[in-house]
Amino acid sequence: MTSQRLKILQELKKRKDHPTAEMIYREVSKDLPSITLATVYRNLNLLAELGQIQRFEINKEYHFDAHNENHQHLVCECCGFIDDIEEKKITDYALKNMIKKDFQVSKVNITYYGLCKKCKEKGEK
Amino acid sequence: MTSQRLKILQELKKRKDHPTAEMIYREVSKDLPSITLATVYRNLNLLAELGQIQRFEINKEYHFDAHNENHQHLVCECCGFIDDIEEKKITDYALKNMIKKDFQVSKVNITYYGLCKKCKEKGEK
DNA sequence: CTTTGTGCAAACGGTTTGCAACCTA
DNA sequence: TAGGTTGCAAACCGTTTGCACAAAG
Repeated sequence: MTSQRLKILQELKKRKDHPTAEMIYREVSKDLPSITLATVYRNLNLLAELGQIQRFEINKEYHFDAHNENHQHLVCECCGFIDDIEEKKITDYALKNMIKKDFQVSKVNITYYGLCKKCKEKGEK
Repeated sequence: MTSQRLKILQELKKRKDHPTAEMIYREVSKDLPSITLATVYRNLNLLAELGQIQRFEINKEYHFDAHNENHQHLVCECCGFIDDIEEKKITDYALKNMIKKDFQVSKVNITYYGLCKKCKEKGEK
């Protein structure tokens, strides 16, 4: 566990948005000026493989999330904001429905695309 | 409607896998040798915007699907095979649970990652 | 004729990789 | 000191774009 890896993990844990590697990099650089984007990627990918964080892709970019509970995402197609929703029931329901299929599920990804409250109000004016 | 666009759409409709632009390009090239990957992308993206086909991303690649019914995907993490599942109930359930939220849903993406039958059997031997 | 689409080639952008130097256990 | 990790720069690869020409309506 190097200082870089620790810092990256701490940074991710303290955020509730769903940063990309680039976003993490910008923040971490403030404390570790010599760190590289490549290092950030390597560590985030490693942590994701170890199951310590989540990685998911939206619009051809990887986003990361230290929040490991079973949850889903709302993605605003207007402003790009990504929100969490804690509807365990949805995932449970989805998983339950898979039991009969001949497919061994290891992960379910549920993403809702649409308009967040702000953008909806803005658009309706 | 050019011959290129028509051919691309026909090719996509006749397949039940979930090809990438590259895969479509390889097939369509056989009939239209001078067609370009760029043209394939432009048309697939256009058709997706018009809602005539679906576009979704898996492992940093866009996949396309002429199958427009409400359905979900199974992605085998071992061989990459993508299968359809027709569990409308899952999407309906997921959507119903969003009504109370302050988010206007336009699209739900549900993807299951795991092991397909073949890979599961192979791995168990 | 005007608009829209095409082929070509080059650019783009996020991500990964090879390598030598550097930590760190 | 041995093995994993870093910084750097270059490569990668799927996708997009600018442009001049061609086709469509």
